[in-house]
Amino acid sequence: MTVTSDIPEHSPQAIDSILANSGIFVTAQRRTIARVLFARNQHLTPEQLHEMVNRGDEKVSKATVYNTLSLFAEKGLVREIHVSNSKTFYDSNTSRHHHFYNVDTGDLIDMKERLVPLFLHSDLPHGTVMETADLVVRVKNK
Amino acid sequence: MTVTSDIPEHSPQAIDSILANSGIFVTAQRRTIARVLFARNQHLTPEQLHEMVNRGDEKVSKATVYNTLSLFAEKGLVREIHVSNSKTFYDSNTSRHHHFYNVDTGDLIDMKERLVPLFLHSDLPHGTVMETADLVVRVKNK
DNA sequence: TCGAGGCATTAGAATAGTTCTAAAATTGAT
DNA sequence: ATCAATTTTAGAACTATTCTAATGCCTCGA
Repeated sequence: MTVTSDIPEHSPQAIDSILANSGIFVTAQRRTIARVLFARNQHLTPEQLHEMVNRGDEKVSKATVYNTLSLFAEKGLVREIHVSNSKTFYDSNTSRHHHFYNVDTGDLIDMKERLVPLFLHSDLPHGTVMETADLVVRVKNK
Repeated sequence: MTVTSDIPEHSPQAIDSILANSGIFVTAQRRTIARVLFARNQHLTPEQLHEMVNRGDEKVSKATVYNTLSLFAEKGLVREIHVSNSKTFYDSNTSRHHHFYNVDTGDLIDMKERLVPLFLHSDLPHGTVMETADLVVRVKNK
């Protein structure tokens, strides 16, 4: 049994490598955001991340949090998940997996790999390539 | 081969039955909205539907379009689809199917039934029941 | 036919998440 | 140090959606 929610924090050097390896220019704010974001596998809204980042000494503006999340998503470091029209989540775990979204609690829960559909690339609309495939199963309390 | 995108318009009586059968109180505005919405299988934003509805003689306010779409969704007559944080689509086809979303064009395209995953209900998070399962595959032009 | 009660509808205000703007700060290269 | 380019920032702007509270419209019973 693997405990994926308790990964040790990355060293400052490791964080810089993660960014540099994705072709991202390292800045103080991006490092701070990455440190919080990649500390564990988690689903965060920009709002939540902004709050977490600014708990410490380094302060980062909301605009930078949005800019940085977009940049990270574009570079494949995080995954954007749209569960409702009023919330965007960013998932620090980019491995192939999907989610349960509890409409009662607002929780986003990882779905076990084996439930993920085998997806047939050959059936994509003509002239297109796949960008992302997201299965969101909305659940409610019994 | 079934041409699902060219279903004949429903008669006024048929529209009323659809609403009544779902326990929806029939009003002039709801009838107008339903007539446009159920004329064919389509994916519409509230904005688009509002525009289409008000092309004719009967005028319906934007608030009523939103209220009515929520009501229809709650009663299972349409399906809400969230592809991005800035667009909610309503799908007049509630049969089991999923979608391709083209991020370049903004188009939402039906996915063939056989690509839909077999979903295991027994693996839902403890204490929850499934509400909806939506697979959205985002594609972009080659 | 009248009036009362209960929804439905409406225009416009309010809200909330996100993006934009333009100025200041920071960066690496010279 | 200076420069040009990029990043960061606070706050304004934007946009889809929801809320508000006033008005309208049914239905039912008298």
